[in-house]
Amino acid sequence: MPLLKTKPADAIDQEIPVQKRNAHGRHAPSVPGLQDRRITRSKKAFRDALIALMEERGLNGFTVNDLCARADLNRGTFYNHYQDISDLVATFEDEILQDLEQLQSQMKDLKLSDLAAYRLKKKPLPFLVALFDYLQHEGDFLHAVLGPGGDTRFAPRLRDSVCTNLIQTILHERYRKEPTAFVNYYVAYFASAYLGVITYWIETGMQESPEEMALIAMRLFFIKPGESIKL
Amino acid sequence: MPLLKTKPADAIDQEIPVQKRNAHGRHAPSVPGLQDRRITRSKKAFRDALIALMEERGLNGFTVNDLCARADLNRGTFYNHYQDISDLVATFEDEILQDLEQLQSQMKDLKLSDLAAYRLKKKPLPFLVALFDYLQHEGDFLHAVLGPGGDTRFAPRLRDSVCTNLIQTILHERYRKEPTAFVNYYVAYFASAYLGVITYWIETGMQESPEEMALIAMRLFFIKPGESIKL
DNA sequence: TACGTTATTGAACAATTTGTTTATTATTGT
DNA sequence: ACAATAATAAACAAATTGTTCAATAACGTA
Repeated sequence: MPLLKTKPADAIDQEIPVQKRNAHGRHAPSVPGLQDRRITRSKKAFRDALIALMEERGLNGFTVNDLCARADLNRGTFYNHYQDISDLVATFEDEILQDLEQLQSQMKDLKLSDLAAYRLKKKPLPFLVALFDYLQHEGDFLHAVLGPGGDTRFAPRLRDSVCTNLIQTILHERYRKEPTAFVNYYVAYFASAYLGVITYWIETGMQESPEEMALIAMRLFFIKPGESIKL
Repeated sequence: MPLLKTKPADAIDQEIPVQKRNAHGRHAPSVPGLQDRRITRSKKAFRDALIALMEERGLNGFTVNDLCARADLNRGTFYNHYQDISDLVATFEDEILQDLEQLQSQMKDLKLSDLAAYRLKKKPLPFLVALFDYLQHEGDFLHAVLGPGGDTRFAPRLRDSVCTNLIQTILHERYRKEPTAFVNYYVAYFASAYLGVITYWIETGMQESPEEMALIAMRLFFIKPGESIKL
């Protein structure tokens, strides 16, 4: 709900906040990518405060005031970097999805036969280990944003980014050729299944190692509920 | 964010708003369960306004003011029935979960063999038809609350209520006896899978009939992604 | 170390929102 | 027609929002 909306968006300032029109060409950071320490500190403080408050009260159980009090920063500082709380959350969400997209480019040539081979050797697929490793690295934020009081919009995005792509690359040939309504449910079914595994792992505090999770994910791939499971 | 919190909760008034301490014992509804028409009308108006605004701007993209303006009702009327918007949403969520719990009591004695038998006859399982029938009946609210801008808390509750119970009743015997960590992921996997099917159906506007959805759900039950699928 | 740059600060501000209260009006069930 | 009560309009203090400003502090560089 904007009320005194004079400065509309100015999203460019967030991308290149340093070295914009410096008068003499001197006294400014030589490397544009390097951020001022204060900015880094502030953003980290807001991130930590966001996660803590999301866990405690849920995404809409606190105000910008609360966030700044928790981060021990002035409210003006918050509005220097973010439009509102949604913008703050979106920043981290987008960051994660970008990283995952980059991670997925490493497994474009994955085949079902490869998966079966690794499964027989009882070795975890390297891509899956890397995936769970990254998720673990972002565990604190993911736990907050995927849990209750998190952001509804994120889970579907994560599902589409990771799981749907993963399913569709391994999808059987006769499926890609026959796009019936059932195929869509087939994809939704398994994509949601793997998102559920990821979510359950994060919810329960990531007890298993990324290697163990990779093995669990692979094992589930060769199971159907309508038959007994071999231990 | 309560600010002038003199009346703490008083949730009892919501349950029995009629016939509380009537002076003469007359001039009050004889059947306590029957609600005043005005109350019914108001609640329906708030419900419709809620769904519309959730679809348009998301659960936190509007205020109580907006809601009352959309419902064409006074703000005091809203606070007569609900604490806040979260309370309004929770009312409908709880109602649905209660109905589903009741529906599930009708299938306590479902066996895997029954499912296989119906599958062979290519007939939809009556319980599944009833389930999708009910979901379709509540389609407008479910579409809003499960979609983006909905309530994060609801999907896990729906999953636990419907899917997890469903999976655990059909779960193979050797599983209930051996509660390893993998079994939890097994349950999370298939429960999330079926929630995904339900969500996808609702998201895409419930094109298929409840009978068709029951057949799709049964077909998916006998499929594993690691093998080709028989058409 | 000293310099110019810039992020942060504290304070103020109007516009909204929130939750509640009051007296008045309009509907309701009998 | 009558009594109960839901809905209404208006008002209210407390709180939130988004912005602006001058003053201060921390920063990167030379």
